[in-house]
Amino acid sequence: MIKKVTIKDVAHIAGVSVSAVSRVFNNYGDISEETRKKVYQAAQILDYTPNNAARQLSSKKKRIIALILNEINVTPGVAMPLEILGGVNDYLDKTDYEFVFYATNSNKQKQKSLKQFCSERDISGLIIQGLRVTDPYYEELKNFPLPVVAIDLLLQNEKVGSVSIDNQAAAAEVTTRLIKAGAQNVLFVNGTKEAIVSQLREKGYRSATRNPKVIYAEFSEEFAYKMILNYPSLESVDAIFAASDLMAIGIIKALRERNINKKIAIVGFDDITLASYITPTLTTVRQDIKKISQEAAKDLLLQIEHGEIKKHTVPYAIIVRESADI
Amino acid sequence: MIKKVTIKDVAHIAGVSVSAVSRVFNNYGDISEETRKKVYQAAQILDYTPNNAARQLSSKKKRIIALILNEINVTPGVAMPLEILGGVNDYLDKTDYEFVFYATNSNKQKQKSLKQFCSERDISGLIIQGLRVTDPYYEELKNFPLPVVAIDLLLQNEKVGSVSIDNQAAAAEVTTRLIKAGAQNVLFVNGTKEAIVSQLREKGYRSATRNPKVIYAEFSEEFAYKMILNYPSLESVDAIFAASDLMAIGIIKALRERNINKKIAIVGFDDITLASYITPTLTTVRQDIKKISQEAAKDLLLQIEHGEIKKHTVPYAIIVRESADI
DNA sequence: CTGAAAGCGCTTACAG
DNA sequence: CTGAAAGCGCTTACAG
Repeated sequence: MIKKVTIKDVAHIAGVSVSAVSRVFNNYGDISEETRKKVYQAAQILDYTPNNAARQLSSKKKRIIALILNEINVTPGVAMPLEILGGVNDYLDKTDYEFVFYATNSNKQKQKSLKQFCSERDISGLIIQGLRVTDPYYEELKNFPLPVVAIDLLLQNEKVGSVSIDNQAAAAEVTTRLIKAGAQNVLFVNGTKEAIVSQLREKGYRSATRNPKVIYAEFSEEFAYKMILNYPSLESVDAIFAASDLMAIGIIKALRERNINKKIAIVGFDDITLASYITPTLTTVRQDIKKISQEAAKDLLLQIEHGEIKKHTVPYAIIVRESADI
Repeated sequence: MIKKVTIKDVAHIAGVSVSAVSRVFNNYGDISEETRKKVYQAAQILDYTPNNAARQLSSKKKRIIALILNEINVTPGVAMPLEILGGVNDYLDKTDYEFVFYATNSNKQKQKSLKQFCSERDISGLIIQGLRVTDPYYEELKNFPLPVVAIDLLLQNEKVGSVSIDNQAAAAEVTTRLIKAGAQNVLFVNGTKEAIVSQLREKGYRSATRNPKVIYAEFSEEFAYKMILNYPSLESVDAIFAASDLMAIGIIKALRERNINKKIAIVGFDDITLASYITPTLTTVRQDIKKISQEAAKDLLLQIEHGEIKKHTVPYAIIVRESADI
């Protein structure tokens, strides 16, 4: 058990009042150099650290940002949530906001509303990622009383900020480049209809081709693998564009097994680590997750402090590797 | 701004005292069914959630577990911290402990001691991972006043619990099996001398071979790649055992470029996702991180509640793939 | 520049 | 079974 040192102890040792100590620790201007020194010394001696809970409770201005990650462990091998965590955390470390991490899933969402979470923790704003349109929190965000920045999620609600790449443009560009490179028929293997990113990527794809063909593989390598293994008319497909690298990997596996004797170009999406390690290395759309998450944090602070709400788009890059020369 | 609903409001609406409301929310036994009902109704109507900070401040029994992850974003592509996060979080979700996540690094460690962190957040116990022997927190843990379980880190301090695989035994087994499979000379590519896991793996390796040869590659793919590319006497090496998969991958790349005309068996460590995707697929030692992190959480609660301290070992598995038939 | 005091939203002996 | 009251460790008007 740590023996609790409180502000009173410090005040006592320093020979000043409790309020003086508080002012010193909060860097108020109206404190004499002498008092400041005495307080620091006393704090030093006692190894004092102000208690967070008490601070939160008594202070008007709470400065706590929550990062909410949905379905954190569905796809082992994809480190995106970790990158977001790191990015947001790093950014917030440089500010005087507290950082709180919260992992959720559709089940937990049913038990506790976003608002409940926020009010029990005194949250002043949040960054949220991984929500599907079927999630309770998605519904709740449509009208939410706190500043929010969503990653990879565009809401009709104009009061919710967002940061992501331009998914539609990226998908359109990939499709166009595939076609230019000679692919007459590009098959689009999408994730799920429920994910906004899927919807946008599909939109981009459809805008770029005259004969769209779309199938859905739940963002799962396994699913994509099976679907392509059993895909009836592969002869009429010159290229496959997958809405995630993981699905692209499943597709590559399936094609290898089917032993198709023409070359089918494959493009993925995300540029996960695997993309540059598999054979053939994967052409894909890179998202700079680090950048996205830092921008999200930055935008949130802007929203909290100045009420500025941004729908923010971050550049993407098409990384050309062996699987498709586009 | 969320309008704050407090316990007073609930008490008022329910027509009972504040203490009655508190008792209901804390599931005390001595409450009449009637009061309970009135309180629930009022809470329902007002959409009341108890405030965490106030609870923490006033309650004797704090129940907050911190997960401290060190150097979270050094190795992109390795999702281990994420798995730990998920594992601990999942386990704690089933208990009535709060979960707090904290990312640190050697720089932050210098600014704020572990004890400071714990007392400012009212932490009652912690799980810590990724520490190196050169980290300030490593020093601090040698004599720490709170329950701690370390992952992948054995401290001389018998009051600190730990969970990991038996690194030494695993390394010994791999080495022995390589030798049995015909490798006369096994080169061990270790991580850093500062990591306890490196020390243990090296110990295991040395215990199993008569002519040990060890080099250090900082757990870096790049380093390992370069070291093997320039390794002078590769003719006398039949097998290479790397202390991490990432290094093994670097080694594979280097060997491919050097165009060695004998087959050198490669074994890695960790079984990261990449291991089963690269060519050749990698023989390696699997750690069940999910399991390790859940056991760590479980052990910590045991320690907090019953003072039981465990040095806990979890089974490992040797996964044989193409890179080494052992 | 400084201190006394009220208050933040809870919990928990205590008395009844 | 219930309520009044003290207290948790801070912050912040307020008065001087």
